[in-house]
Amino acid sequence: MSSFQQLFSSKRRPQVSCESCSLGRLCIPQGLSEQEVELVSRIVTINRTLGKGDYLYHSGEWFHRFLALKSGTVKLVTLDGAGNEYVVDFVMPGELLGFDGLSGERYTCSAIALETVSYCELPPHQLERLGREIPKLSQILLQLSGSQFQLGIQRVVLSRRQADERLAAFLAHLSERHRKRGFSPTEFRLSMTRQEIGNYLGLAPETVSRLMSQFEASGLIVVQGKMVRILDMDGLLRFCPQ
Amino acid sequence: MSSFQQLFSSKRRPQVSCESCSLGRLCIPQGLSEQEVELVSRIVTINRTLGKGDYLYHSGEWFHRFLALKSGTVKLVTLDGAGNEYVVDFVMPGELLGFDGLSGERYTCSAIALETVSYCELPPHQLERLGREIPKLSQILLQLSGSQFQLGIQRVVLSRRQADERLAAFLAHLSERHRKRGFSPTEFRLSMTRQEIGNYLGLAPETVSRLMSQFEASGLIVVQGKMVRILDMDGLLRFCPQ
DNA sequence: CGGTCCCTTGAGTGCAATCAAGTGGAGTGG
DNA sequence: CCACTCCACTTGATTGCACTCAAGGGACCG
Repeated sequence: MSSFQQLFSSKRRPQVSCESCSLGRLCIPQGLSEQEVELVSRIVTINRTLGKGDYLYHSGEWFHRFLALKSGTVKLVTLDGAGNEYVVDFVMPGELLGFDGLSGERYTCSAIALETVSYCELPPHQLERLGREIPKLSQILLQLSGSQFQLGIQRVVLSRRQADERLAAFLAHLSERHRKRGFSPTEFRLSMTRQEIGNYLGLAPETVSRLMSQFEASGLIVVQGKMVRILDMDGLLRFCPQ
Repeated sequence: MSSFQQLFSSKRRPQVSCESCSLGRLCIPQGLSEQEVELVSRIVTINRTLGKGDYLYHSGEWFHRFLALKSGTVKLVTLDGAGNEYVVDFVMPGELLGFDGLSGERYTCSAIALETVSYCELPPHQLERLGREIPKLSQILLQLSGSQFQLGIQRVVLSRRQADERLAAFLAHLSERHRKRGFSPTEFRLSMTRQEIGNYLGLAPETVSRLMSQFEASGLIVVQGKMVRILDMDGLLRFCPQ
């Protein structure tokens, strides 16, 4: 079914461009002039669609494109020699995928759709070429890459904290990202399983579940399956130092 | 004493350039032509020196330069609201510092010398300007930034593993980095304390100490204070999956 | 020679993992 | 439409790894 979707969208290739994309202020166009965005628009392949569980790219595959997520959520995972999966990041609309291919010639992670996703493709070589004409573009790309490093630092700090602080910070971070995208920061759906949250936070899924119940008992949140409502954001933030 | 060193080196500004630097193949010059390296050389301030415990830059300071480490070791640390220190990375000669300033306008980490260090300075604005003339330079910078992301992924994987595996991987990684720099991969000095190793690995210093003794008892390594000799590299690597 | 800091080793504790059982909800097929 | 199945989630009981607390030893520096 999803391969059908892919085929369908490849053929259709609707002519919507970056100028009209509502995610521009989060994505590459941030800080580019209208004219420059138009140039970027030309090298972008737009509106591909994939279903839940589909791979946007595989670890080990040649790094041949950045992806700009338009809708849906993606998990970025890497594997060790024993086949264990490690969730490296969750990616939301307006964010770029592919930084794990930047240092070598191949991706080191796999990007997997957690629900139906749509995205644009940006060939790195063309981005690079365009970067010579638009210096600001190179700068933005470097800055976005720097943000990834920054996220890594945040994770280092988080990984040293107690289980409840990690989960509270995770929920607060999700809330903030929903807010930035114009969605409710207090009520949203978790697109990932408890297992995946636990993997991401370095916790057992049972621990995640227990903490959710604990937060609910404390009156901080209400949980109903994948839906979460935050009742007491301040209380949640009190768990997160910094 | 160290401020004296700094003053001294600032005045002297010896005219050694990137072309003659032995660390070129690890540092920025990798993949640049002789002519291009010459251009980079011109914007580099070379051979500053600092003593143990001195700051190369402070968290919160304006991001006004990349640093290329020439000798010595540096720890990159960040602080949380409670003043807890988190060791984000250890930096060795030939590696760049300053990626933590890339995403914003200020450094988010402090860079602290673990022993006497010497380094070069590269102003980001001039690097950026030069990047327009030398596209390869922008590419290298982006690639180096990507390597930082890659290191972050490695850490994610490592942080989920047992204490002994973390320490074994740490020692193996250090060994490899010494080898790449032409030093003995089997015998080297730890420039950081057990406390700092523990902080970096997410372990208590006592645990690091205990594991060192354990590795020694197993015949994997010999430890004498800060000196480490690796007797059985394969045995050490057997701890590290992947 | 004294002081300080770092390291080592021991004893006890606690937090989160593991093991195990049971519940609930979404999707499927009869 | 309902029963069935599967998978995710929840909750409980137990275990174990690494932390904390504590004390002693050793190296370096003034």
